Amino acid sequence: MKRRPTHPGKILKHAVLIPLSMTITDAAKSLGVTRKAISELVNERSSLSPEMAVRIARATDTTPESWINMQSKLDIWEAEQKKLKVTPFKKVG
Amino acid sequence: MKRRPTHPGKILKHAVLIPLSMTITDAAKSLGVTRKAISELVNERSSLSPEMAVRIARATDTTPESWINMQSKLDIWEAEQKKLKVTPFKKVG
DNA sequence: ACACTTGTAACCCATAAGGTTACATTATTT
DNA sequence: AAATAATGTAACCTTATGGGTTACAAGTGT
Repeated sequence: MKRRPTHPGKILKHAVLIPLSMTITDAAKSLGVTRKAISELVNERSSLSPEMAVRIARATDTTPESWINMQSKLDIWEAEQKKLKVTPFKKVG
Repeated sequence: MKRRPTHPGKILKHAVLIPLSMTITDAAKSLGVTRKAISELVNERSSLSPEMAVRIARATDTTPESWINMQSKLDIWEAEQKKLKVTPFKKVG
């Protein structure tokens, strides 16, 4: 992975909310969470949790997997930026 | 999803550590984390974090995605067990 | 007997999601 | 212009969770 994967909140905004002409407030009510939770998600200030993925999937015609995968790519990308000291596993015995 | 997905720690144990005859202690050293972290992971008492996925991938011939996906399936399964009040998104306007 | 391995408890720290309340700002609508 | 709606965000709280350190009891093998 070269460049930072797109944040799922950005997709939620551009591929779902805007096409449906839904406001952050509308979405929050539909999803059963606070406006703050959706505002932060859409503005990429929080990660997309597994529970939120299930909520969005149930409110739309999508799967929780598709949403979580976007977040996972981001999480992995972030983890790969760190310099971790790891040595390969070797058969012992 | 019907039954609980397998925990990634179980896979790590049976598909990696045991075949390589590696102890929890060995693995911890290789991965650059504490024995506690690997013990809890292998005994399914903690989730597999994105950072741990990268460590394991680097120590083995696998990808971080394959590890994270196992955890994601579990996370989603857990979230789906909760009863969340969600109403479908509707086009407004 | 001795050394290694393991699980886990008790504790600490840092991060993170989500909630409540409140305020200032920016649309949007009447 | 005035009123209403939507938004971002700060402050603050609670609950989880990963990972670290230290230490101890129990099991296994030399």
